[in-house]
Amino acid sequence: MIKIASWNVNSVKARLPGVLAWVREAAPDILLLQELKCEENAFPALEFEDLGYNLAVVGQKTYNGVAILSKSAIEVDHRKLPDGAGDEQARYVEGFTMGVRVASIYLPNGNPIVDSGRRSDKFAYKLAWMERLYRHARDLLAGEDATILGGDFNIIPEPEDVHDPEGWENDALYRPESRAAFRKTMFLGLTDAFRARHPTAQRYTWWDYRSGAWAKDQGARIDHLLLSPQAADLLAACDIDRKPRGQYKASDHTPIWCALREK
DNA sequence: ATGGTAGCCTCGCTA
Repeated sequence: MIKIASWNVNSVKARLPGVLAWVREAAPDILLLQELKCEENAFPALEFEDLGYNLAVVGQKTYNGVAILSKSAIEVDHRKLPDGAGDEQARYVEGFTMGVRVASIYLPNGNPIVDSGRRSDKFAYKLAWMERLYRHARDLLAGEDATILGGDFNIIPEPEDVHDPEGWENDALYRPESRAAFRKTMFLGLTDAFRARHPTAQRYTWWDYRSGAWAKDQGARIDHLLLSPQAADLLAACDIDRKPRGQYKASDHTPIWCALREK
């Protein structure tokens, strides 16, 4: 069995003790991290190498930043999403490890959706990024690798994936344009691992720091593990681990993981 | 229509 986890840590430096403790206990074979909020040379590499991981880090000062950690060597194929002329944001890394292809994705948030009465640059950037992801996913799925696209997609796929759908109508995470772009990529043949294993569960991966959202369980399911058909055939389990969200100095996201049978 | 909290880094931006 291969265990693959994804976690938006919202600053790897601020979160380091809690992340290391979770990694020791959960022991994923592959861990996808997002929102590192540091450059590559500031990533706490030794601490993760001591736990037996190989690293592929794409960093940036202050914002964004993604990584793949794996118990086996990683062949890195992409350090950014293709076709992004001038896009310097650290939101994508992809490689091949342990017999599977994996990408760690931090999809743009896109809020606010309106600026000066028209579609904001941020929302336009999100939708353009999603179109690039669609095209790249199409290329990946034309191959035959078991592939896992994991990360913080900043997309609430369906009404049951958020505590208050009406309140999110004008949010970039739930806008029809965003959900349509996500569906278009899913319809290439990807499987939402959590939904496949829990068809009707109302469970979240993110709770806002504001307004006591965690205490009231007012969250959204925006972190996803999307599987190619070859990976979906191997899916044995998938769950969201709520425990880290309740701990001291928590990220506003909590980890999601899945287990794939060995081929 | 706004504000609520957190991280980083400079007192604003992103989320």
